[in-house]
Amino acid sequence: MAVSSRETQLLSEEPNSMFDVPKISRSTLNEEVYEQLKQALMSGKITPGSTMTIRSLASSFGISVMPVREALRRLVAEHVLILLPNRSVALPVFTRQRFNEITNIRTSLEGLAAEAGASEVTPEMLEHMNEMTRLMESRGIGNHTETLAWNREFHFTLYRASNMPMLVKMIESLWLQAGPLLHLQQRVFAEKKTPIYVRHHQALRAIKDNKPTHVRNAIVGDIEDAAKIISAAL
Amino acid sequence: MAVSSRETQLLSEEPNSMFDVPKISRSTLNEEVYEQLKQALMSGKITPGSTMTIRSLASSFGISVMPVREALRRLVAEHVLILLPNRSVALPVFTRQRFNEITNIRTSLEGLAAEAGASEVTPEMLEHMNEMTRLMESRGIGNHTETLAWNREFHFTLYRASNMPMLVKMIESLWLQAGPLLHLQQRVFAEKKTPIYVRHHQALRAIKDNKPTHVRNAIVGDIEDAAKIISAAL
DNA sequence: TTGCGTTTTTTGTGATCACTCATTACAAGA
DNA sequence: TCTTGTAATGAGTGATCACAAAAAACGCAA
Repeated sequence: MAVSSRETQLLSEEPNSMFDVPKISRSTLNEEVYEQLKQALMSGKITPGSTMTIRSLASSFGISVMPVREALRRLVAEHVLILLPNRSVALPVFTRQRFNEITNIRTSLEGLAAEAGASEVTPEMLEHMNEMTRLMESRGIGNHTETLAWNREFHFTLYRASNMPMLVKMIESLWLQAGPLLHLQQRVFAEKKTPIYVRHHQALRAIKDNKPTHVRNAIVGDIEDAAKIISAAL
Repeated sequence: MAVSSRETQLLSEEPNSMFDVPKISRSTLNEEVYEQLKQALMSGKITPGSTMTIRSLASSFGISVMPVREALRRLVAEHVLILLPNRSVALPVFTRQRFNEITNIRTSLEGLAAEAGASEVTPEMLEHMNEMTRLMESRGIGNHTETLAWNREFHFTLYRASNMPMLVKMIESLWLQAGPLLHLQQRVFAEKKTPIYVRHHQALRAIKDNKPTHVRNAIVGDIEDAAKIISAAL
């Protein structure tokens, strides 16, 4: 029985020191697989249109098919992967129509989140968002992955302030779907001269001035600016 | 081996109610379970806050745990059920905050879908929407379930016209989450005098006049009217 | 070489078993 | 009586097996 491949894999033993350990959260294998696949998708490692089989993924992870199954089904439920009539899953290709639809939805939802979050941003959050923008500007060339992470943190700090957890989850799902393209965007960005994040500064200013509508417009503008770049390169 | 309990269970040949649902696809067991659970949730058969175990559901369905597992995980991924820290699933209770959040998101997304769909509605679709409204008005009292189905058909005919399939799916997910409350709404409706669907007629008129913005306003108004009723009864 | 029918392999789905963790019940000691 | 350690039960997770359908490989004839 090749049963106990569990202990050798993925189960990072936390030392768990007696007091004030706020988080324990033992993660399951399917969550690990889910995260790994998400990571692979976000970084553009998987080419759109390619299918993937449960067994091959399982063997490459060194585990059985069960956790992979659940992770794939979850990604399908989140519309990141699609279920072919063969019942096998694939990363959908990005048509311009699909991209436009996602962008449309994003402006609606992220506009809502931005406007709702604007008036709830604490000074600490504002400073955090400032810091993210500064980092992005200082590292304008290269290091796409880090820049993407900072950009993400900028946006979601604002969104989370809205106290609308379901909305934030939905937006996360949309970002995940658009993942490979965000990478593309960053590449295009890098080819240009040092990018100045005008929309970010607009948003920050509008938050300070307590003008939620302006914050919404800045964020929507940010999304649409990026969409224009991507759409041109599609 | 009680293996072939498959044919005896769950494969209830559905007479395929009411509208041409082109369900040709042979469904798997987990899809069946998923649909059954969805149905149970929509009709308010499951009280919010109650937890459910995989094994008990499996035995009551007369099948093994696997399909139930996948169905539950899917519903969790769609935010219809929530995953407790115990890793058991539960139907979340509806706080007023959660309800307001969903309503907020609904107005954004359904407003977008309505406005986008307005200019794409064919005469046949318009007549179909008219028919649905007529049916709802003719059967003002009683038969909540049918009325809900007609209302759903009215809305989604418009939304589907937008040619934004992902958006439609997201809205469907939101309706599913709000399912039990929609039932509540219908009950409140029935207690009142014969409801006149003002917003529906506004929308129909605006479609005929080719004024997408007005269509959006009518739909958003419809959602908010209903939300007011539900919120009062919450 | 090409086209088609057959065989073999692959792959998803579902069942069953084993394992671990969580909760509960219970009993022993303070 | 209250607390606490231990056993028992319950429940989710993952591995393995079995089966059917789809896909691929193969062989043979035109």
